[in-house]
Amino acid sequence: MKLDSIYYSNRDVLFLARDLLGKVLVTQINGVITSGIITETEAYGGVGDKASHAYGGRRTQRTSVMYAPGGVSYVYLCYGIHYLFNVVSSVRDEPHAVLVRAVEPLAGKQFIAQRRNRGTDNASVSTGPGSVTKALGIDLGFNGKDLTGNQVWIEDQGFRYKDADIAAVPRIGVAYAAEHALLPWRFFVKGNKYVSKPNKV
DNA sequence: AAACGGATTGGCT
DNA sequence: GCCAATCCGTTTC
Repeated sequence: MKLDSIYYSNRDVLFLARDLLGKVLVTQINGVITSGIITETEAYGGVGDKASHAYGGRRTQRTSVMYAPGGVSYVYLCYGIHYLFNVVSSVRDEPHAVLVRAVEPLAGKQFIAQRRNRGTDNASVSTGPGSVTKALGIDLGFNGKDLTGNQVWIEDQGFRYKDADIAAVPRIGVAYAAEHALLPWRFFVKGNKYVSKPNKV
């Protein structure tokens, strides 16, 4: 079933980043539905997190959607090349976000393979935040979308992982965040091949 | 007004 | 393993 706005209003972004593992991210584009099981996430903790775009309360046109009540998407262009997809959570003016870094292809595999020009059994098809968006057809047009709508949403289909099967390690590519770069706010499913490197504990 | 650098990826060495 | 690709928010002149 589709997750509702109550789920996204949770103010504990670390809980959500971890809980989203095993949930299913779905897009619908021109009637084509593709989805993937979330296998890797990172939590971005708002104004107090040096790695967050909203650090110190920064609010620009790009980041404004992060300040909305939880349950919308935050998509932005990274390195001028890749779109990265985030789930905005918590309450209005508390800009928490969870970056989806990897998924395991589930529905519409032939479309995912087509978009990525490789088979869905090749882990690189949807591993890494830029690959996730390409695989699911997410671009800037998906920024600020209501996650309870019919373009992009997240479902609970009953996939569950034990605590022992989930790793919590430092985030990727945030060395500039100084002491916050070491926080173990990256979560992934141990042993799942659809996890970006480094994928060992 | 101009320069700098990033929540990355893929191709070449 | 190294490096180019390529756009825009932020910093600095």
